[in-house]
Amino acid sequence: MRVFEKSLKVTKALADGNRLKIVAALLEHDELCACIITEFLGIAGATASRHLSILVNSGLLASRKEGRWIYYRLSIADNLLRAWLKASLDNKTNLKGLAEIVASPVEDICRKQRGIDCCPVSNNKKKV
Amino acid sequence: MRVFEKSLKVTKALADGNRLKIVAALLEHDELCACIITEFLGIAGATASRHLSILVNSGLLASRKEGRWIYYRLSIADNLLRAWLKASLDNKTNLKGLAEIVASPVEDICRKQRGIDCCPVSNNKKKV
DNA sequence: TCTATATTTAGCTATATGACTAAATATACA
DNA sequence: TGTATATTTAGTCATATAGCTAAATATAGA
Repeated sequence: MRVFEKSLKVTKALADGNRLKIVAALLEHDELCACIITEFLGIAGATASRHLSILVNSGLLASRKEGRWIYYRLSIADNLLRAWLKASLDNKTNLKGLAEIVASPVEDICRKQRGIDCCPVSNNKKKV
Repeated sequence: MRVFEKSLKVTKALADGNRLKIVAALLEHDELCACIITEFLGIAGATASRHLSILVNSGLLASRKEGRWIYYRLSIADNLLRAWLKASLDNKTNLKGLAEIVASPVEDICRKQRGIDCCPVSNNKKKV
């Protein structure tokens, strides 16, 4: 794909508040599983999943499967883009509530409607 | 406005092929008037005007009025963003046809349907 | 002042996109 | 193998957006 189309794909991927919040969260936390991100955004899991696939498809995110869980992390190759995002999004205000979600007992995190945990504790380690 | 919302406004402004082409054109040419940009994009003047207003509103472009003409130029304060855009868009392929439009006799440039010029020759100087 | 014209605004239509729910898929574990 | 569950896909709906034409606005020049 030409550079122009690739850049357009990136700007389109970044042109949504929820997707920008996902990037902001992953600038702070090395890896986050889909359910944590869903909880953080406060939207339906299916919607979060689509946002994540758009980000992966644009090359901004990569995913890793571990059992039932899928972990997402940044995979921004372009240093200038990464630097701009870091400068633009690296603000605690954008992550309101995330620390609590990551730190709270896993039983409370995901699938609140069922009250059952979804993510292993290993995911709770913060970058800081 | 918070940094996050400002960044979102920027990514939304950049999330369109025609607007990205406008930015690419202005990375190469210091100033371009609305009619040149309209001709370059090959779309209706009203549509180009709306794209330009979105870019101005996001802070990426600034405009200058001179008689009947309005000149647009980049006004990207953020050096990281400017650097990324320059690296991503500064490619001759993105500007196919622009050089001809800028260089061609002004009578042929704008308002092709009327065959009358619109932009002063002073605008034809390239940055290079 | 009157006409010409570069640009913007208004109003419309078609498509794109983000949200949801429900169904499908894939994996863990009894 | 059978059940539970994390995630994705499919399908639907409402809103956002990009395109157009036509009308409005503002300026240049006769």
